[in-house]
Amino acid sequence: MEKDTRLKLIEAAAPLFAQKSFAAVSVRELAQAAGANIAAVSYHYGGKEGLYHAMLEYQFEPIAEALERIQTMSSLPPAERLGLYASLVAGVHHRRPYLLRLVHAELTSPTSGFEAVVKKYIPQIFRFIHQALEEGVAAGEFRPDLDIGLAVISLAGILNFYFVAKPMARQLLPASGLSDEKYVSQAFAIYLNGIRREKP
Amino acid sequence: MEKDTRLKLIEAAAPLFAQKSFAAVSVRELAQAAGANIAAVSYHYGGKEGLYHAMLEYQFEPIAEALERIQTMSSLPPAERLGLYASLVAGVHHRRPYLLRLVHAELTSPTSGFEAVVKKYIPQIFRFIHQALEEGVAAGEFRPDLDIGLAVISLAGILNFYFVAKPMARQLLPASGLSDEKYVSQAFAIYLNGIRREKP
DNA sequence: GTATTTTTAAAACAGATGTTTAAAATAATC
DNA sequence: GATTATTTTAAACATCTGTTTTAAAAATAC
Repeated sequence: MEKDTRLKLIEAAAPLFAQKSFAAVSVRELAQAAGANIAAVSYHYGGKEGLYHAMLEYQFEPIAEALERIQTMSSLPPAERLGLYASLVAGVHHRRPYLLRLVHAELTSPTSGFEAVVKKYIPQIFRFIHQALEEGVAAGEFRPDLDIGLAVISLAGILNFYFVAKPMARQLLPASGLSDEKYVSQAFAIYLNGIRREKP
Repeated sequence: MEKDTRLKLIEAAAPLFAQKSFAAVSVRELAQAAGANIAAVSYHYGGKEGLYHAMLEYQFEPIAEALERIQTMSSLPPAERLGLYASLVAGVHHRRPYLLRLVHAELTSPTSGFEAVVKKYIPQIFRFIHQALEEGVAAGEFRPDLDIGLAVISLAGILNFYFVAKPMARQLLPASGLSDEKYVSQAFAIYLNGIRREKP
């Protein structure tokens, strides 16, 4: 067997579901992109929805791994833990170029995949950032008036939005000015500088 | 006439298209939500796509207005002009609760509505922020090493992502901690603080 | 009051949808 | 090598899609 049909289906499904939407992709389209038969979707995954869920789980794989690795580093200073998250965002987007678009689609237009898959992983990330911010404030390193819950969203927003807006950004910026690493590092610097306690 | 069918269709279409997606909403569904006949969609807008475009234009109306008003204030100091954008984001989301979701959907999964409608407005907003940042750097108010193009995306991201992530945020934060104004003001403060030139 | 436009209703249209079926082909096991 | 078990295939399934057509009804304009 060259590469089993199950995997071929999952890998072909990711870009299709990410670039269109769950409803806009047809089973025939999926099968053709995977070089498989139409019936293979139902046979292996019980249907279009089952394939979609399996594909989502596959996309979250590197996140799950990274989170486990990261949890063990809870002894690092808060700012460095936030930096870990920043490089995780950049790194994951490199390994799974469609994940962020898929998650954004689930946030704006939740399907069954939101409850089934997305909801499992997002809170873990949230708690990781929340804890780092909490300790940073307690240690007097970050502004004491910070609303931590909202600040978590701000970090996720300033880092992730770029990857969603990239197609539009490519039309607005000179092509040379678009580097993922450059973006993440400047955005994180702005954020960190923004929450730091001002020197008296 | 109680409220002509054209408007009823547009207003009913916004939440449906925003919460699902263009492909996932059926014409029968649209007509029923508007209390109109199925044929009314084709009669007034030439079809589902025509209704979608008209609804998008309607959603951008307050943005177009605000941008005209704002352009006349180009004499304000850069930081205040950025603040204008921040309050525009909050205000527009209040008047058009579905706009940001619709735009995000068009960014992640562009339909014909992207070229036809969204592409007209986004660059205007981009240029407005870009210009303010440029002047701020030139005036020595913002960090001189700032990549301005990327910094525009950061501002849009830190302000807008919240409104996209709100459904998820509601499950992660104590209900009391979610105020649009509070979020926008803190997020903007973090950003502005983050790009400010450090005192020597 | 007549003429024009808008709205409604029900039906029909061709095409696409996700899923199932039963036979054929391949792989695994003994 | 024969016999299972698994996978693939093409065809058929009922259902839903957006749109159009017919017609009558209602509302508005002149």
